[in-house]
Amino acid sequence: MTTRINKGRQRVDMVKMKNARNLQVTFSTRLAGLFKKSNELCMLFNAEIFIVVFSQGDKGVLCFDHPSVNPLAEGFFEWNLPQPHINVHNQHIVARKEGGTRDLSTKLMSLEAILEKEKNCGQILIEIRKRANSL
Amino acid sequence: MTTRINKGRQRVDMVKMKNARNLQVTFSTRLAGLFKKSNELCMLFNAEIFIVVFSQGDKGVLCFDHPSVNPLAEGFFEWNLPQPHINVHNQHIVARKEGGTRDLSTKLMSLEAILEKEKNCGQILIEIRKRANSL
DNA sequence: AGGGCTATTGTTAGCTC
DNA sequence: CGAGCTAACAATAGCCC
Repeated sequence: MTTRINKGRQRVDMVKMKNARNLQVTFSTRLAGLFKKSNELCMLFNAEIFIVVFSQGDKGVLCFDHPSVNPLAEGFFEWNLPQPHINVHNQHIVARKEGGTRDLSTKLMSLEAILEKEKNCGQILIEIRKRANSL
Repeated sequence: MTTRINKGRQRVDMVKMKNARNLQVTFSTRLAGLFKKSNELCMLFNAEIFIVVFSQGDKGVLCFDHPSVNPLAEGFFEWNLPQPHINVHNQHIVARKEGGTRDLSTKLMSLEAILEKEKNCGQILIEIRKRANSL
């Protein structure tokens, strides 16, 4: 085929900021890549990884955690919530904790219930990424 | 030079376990790569990432955290580890033993199906992964 | 264990629909 | 915006010293 439609990744002068949409897409992609790598580490080396990502702009707490460290994660959030000196993060955490009961659909609620039951399985990795709407 | 000494990365049949040394080296390398990518995410997108890694066998907790999340991390470890031993800079904190069940429930299959359907929900993205080996 | 090397694999930025 | 595609590009497994 002679004419190629999609030219693929082009050379890029690294400093220049892309447009907002590309930035968001890239962020999501790279974060997915991070989680993928974490997952690989868990699987290949039997590690346990707990990741919290605070994205910018009030919305979007992204959490990756191995089932066996879920108690750690829960304790982490519980510990952090009442602390006054981390207000900037509290809203993220609150948003995350209340997300299942306020903003998300009923389908998601049932889904979370299922996930909650399966959390102690020990054999699965669950990765939940809540999208930031406009970031 | 005709004969090449270092053949570079060879094709590898993915299942085969390398020797212990290679495994350890690879783990360190990949973990460093994970932290590198996390750092890149922090820099490029102004995110805040907090990672806890429990490596296998009681030794080695490796922690990566963005500076702005440092209070969270410190508090987390104080909360999580009553033992006073955060001696090294972030690294090597005694890991806690987490037994956990290991059998894979058959409900996982239906769960996966549900998750698969929910993937296109648009509000949330969920990924589930099973462990490769029997842990 | 610690570097260096290299090829193969994996990631991802930008594009197009 | 999501999804797919593609090429630049980065990660890394295996080997050697």
